[in-house]
Amino acid sequence: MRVQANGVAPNPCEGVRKSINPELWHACAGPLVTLPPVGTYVLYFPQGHSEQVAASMQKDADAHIPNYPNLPSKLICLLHNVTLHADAETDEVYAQMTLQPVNTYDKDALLASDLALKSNKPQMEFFCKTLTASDTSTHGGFSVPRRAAEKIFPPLDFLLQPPAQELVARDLHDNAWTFRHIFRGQPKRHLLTTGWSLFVSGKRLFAGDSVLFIRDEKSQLLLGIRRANRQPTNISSSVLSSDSMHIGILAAAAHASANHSPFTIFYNPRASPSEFVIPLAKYNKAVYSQQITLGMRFRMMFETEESGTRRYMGTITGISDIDPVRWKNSQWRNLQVGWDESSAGERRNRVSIWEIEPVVTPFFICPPPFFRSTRPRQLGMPDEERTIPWLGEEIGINDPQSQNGVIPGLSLVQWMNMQQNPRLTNSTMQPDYMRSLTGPVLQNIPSTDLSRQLGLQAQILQQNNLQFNAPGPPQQTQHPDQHPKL
Amino acid sequence: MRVQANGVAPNPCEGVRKSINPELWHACAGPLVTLPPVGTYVLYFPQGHSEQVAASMQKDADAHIPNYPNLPSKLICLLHNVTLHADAETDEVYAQMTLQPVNTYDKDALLASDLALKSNKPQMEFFCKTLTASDTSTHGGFSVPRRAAEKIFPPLDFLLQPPAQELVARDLHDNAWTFRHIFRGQPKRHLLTTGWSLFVSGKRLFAGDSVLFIRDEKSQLLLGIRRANRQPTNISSSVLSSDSMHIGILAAAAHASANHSPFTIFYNPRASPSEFVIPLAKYNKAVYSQQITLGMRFRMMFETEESGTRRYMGTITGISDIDPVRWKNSQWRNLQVGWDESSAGERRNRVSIWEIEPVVTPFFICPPPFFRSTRPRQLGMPDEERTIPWLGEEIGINDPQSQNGVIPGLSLVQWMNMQQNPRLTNSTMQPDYMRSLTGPVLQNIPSTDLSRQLGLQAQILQQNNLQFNAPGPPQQTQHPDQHPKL
DNA sequence: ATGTCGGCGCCCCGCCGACAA
DNA sequence: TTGTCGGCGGGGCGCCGACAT
Repeated sequence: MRVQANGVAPNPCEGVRKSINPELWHACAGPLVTLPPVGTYVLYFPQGHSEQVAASMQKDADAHIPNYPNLPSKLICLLHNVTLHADAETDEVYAQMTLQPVNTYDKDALLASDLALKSNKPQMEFFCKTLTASDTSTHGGFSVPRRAAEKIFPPLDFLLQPPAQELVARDLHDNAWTFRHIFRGQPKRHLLTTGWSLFVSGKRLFAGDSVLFIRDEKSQLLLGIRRANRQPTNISSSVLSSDSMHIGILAAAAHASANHSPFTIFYNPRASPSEFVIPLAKYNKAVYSQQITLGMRFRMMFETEESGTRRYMGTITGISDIDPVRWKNSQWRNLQVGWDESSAGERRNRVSIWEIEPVVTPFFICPPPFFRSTRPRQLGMPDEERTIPWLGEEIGINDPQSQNGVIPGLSLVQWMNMQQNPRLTNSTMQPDYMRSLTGPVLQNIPSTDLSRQLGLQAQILQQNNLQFNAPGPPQQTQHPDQHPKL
Repeated sequence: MRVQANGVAPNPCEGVRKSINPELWHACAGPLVTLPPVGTYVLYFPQGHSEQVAASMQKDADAHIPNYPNLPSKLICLLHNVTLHADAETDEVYAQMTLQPVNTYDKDALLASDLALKSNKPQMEFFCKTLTASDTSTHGGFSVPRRAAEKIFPPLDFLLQPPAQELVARDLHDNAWTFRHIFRGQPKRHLLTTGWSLFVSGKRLFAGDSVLFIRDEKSQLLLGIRRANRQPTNISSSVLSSDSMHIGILAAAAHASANHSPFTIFYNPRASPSEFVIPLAKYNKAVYSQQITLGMRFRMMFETEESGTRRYMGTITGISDIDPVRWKNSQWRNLQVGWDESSAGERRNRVSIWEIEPVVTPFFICPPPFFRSTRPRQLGMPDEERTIPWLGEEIGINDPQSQNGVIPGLSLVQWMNMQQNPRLTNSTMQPDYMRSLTGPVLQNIPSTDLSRQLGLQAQILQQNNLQFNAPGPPQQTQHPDQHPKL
């Protein structure tokens, strides 16, 4: 009988998938990874998806790949299904999502999409340690950081000499690993001894990889791993060529977009920083609460070595398409940025608008005056289809009757209500500066410019759920360049 | 520093691909695997390609996949490039091929395609052994079959007591493995001792897997492995959904077909019995030297346990499309077959015509009389495009002027000549029975029917390079049903 | 001819505190 | 507080022929 090296026979029934513990999955995925809830609206960026595959294949999409002119750079989708997975060999976490491009909107789903933005997952008790050479050598066991042991492990009976106990922790595949936890040495320290080397060899861990322990609500120990950034496993290259993979992504999305049929993608949060499925509400909030200008200052979250988070400050240095040929006017990483700290060599020099947070200066906290757009919205073309304007024109949902503009901070449900009650949409304003967001170049404005005030205003408007809309006859509106200083 | 379990540091330079030894690759691929030569014409079957991926993913293509109505079930391609590969982790062999769909033909390439059919790769000296429990346990070494050791290994110095030597063998990645080869025990036998367990654990071999040794022309030892049929590694599922993979295959092929642009595929000979790139000459010979009928007897090659070949006899029990919706009138495994031996449970019940050999009864070896079709060829439809008739109508190369039929045994170069010199094509006959090959149902003929004679005739005609062609006025031809018995 | 096992030597895995960073 | 190392004891890796098939 075939037995694995660790003595555990392989699962005889491949079809049965045990459900993965969501807390453990998220702990392994890292603090920055959030998955949109099922039943909400999301934006799918095929460009980002392609990027993830390129990272996995260590090969970019090249010129052989056909263009899909009818495939927009982003698709509004209803998220039908999310299942969590972990690679059977590497324990690499990934999620499978079923998306369906939509052109009509369900009110409950819109509401759910709004509410999901506010939900915060509770912090759980866990610790994460990067393995040292001693931890992974065959010479000894695992040195447990003291705070971690005291926070996560069951308390030791210190009447014993030495204090010791047996720990059982389950991994993502629900395999149990047992360790001897002992408190000894001079000075005293927590160690995992017996059982540890089996774990290291079974998971094929090396110095630099990380291990994390979680105590779940039932005080059960869970155990996950995070591998150091190693070469992308281009193992899948033996199945499908890189070109075919990229084509598959684009063709599948194009087919689903044309037919409004569901399609399935895999999101691998640690393979590459390509979060290509974005909650619609998050996108909307980001796009319409921030005025993006060259030179603008922002903050952005990054993951620390020990699975914490910290913010880095940066400046927007340019706004341009990554791929002007294939993905023109895409918002996928169209912001070129520089970072304040010189040690920022590893941080990306391109980000998307929903990844960054505006820098709010306390000086500007007082509410700004209500403002109106000075420029009338251009009257719609004939034969336009129903649109959600703040998603750009390529989404393909246009409404010839109601030339709605949507304003910063307008919630999805409010927007939906307006769609159903067109009379409410009259005599409201069009925040014209928003149009500049989709433009390829924004005017350069001094760092003390007014755009940040506008961003602040938009946030405040959102808090108050103010509604205003376009179009109608030319109205008195406030162009950002003309906004009065406070 | 990260070091693999076997103490060998991973290759620091992933970009440098050492060329794989072709002999070793073919030995690992098995005796039935032949790759078409570069520069020849091949047929590419997207359906078979999709099948291979489905086998790798353990999931068939399902209904979500769009139809590509403009993608024929087979594409004539020029084979631009073939590179041999082996998976870095599993040593699984696969080949990368660059194909370009064509509609014009280069004479040299046609000639090469013809000649390639006749070339036989020389047999090399190698042995293959399926590992036993003792071979893979940590308790001992590897028991070398006596004949294998005497044929492959350098001769031992039997003056030593015991006779022993150090062997060095290189694997597909050009890694060297050293073994102590000793002749000892009672009774005496050849054993590999020191070094063997490192190899077993390094390659993660288990009982049931096979190992093979080759001695190349420079008397260097080469070492390969073949894993037992284990669960398909659906590891790639963490990158791309099964649907997207299938779509990628079809869309890539459709794009290449429409633009006559090159595309790249991976052929994994041991993942599944899906040989979906077929030399054009092999296809042509198979299709036009055999009359396929229900009840027809045939032989087919299979690989034996020890990497030999043997033929099994079978009977054609049906002719039908595997997938009448997606791939109508495809020749991909359109023959349903039964096998003579009851132990045939593992053999496929569907094969393609180029996989089988006709059963030639010695009684019929004497040359049959020349025959002519009694039925006139149906005059061509208007607006037909230029075609290669023996490829069916969906290939899309039609010639309204010359309603050429092509006859059994007509070489590609000869056919090409006819295309360039239409006058040569006059006053020749159309073997009308060939048309039945593309029909979904063939008439059932008693097992002593005449079709086998016709198949034989076709072979002989091919050997003599006889030419005859259609159309012209109805001619005196011999229909197979009316062929006189010998 | 070759698969499996008992015997057993020795290597190295793995537990210990020392010591230093 | 915790990473690394020398010390060292014992489990199991791995080499041997016996024996069976």
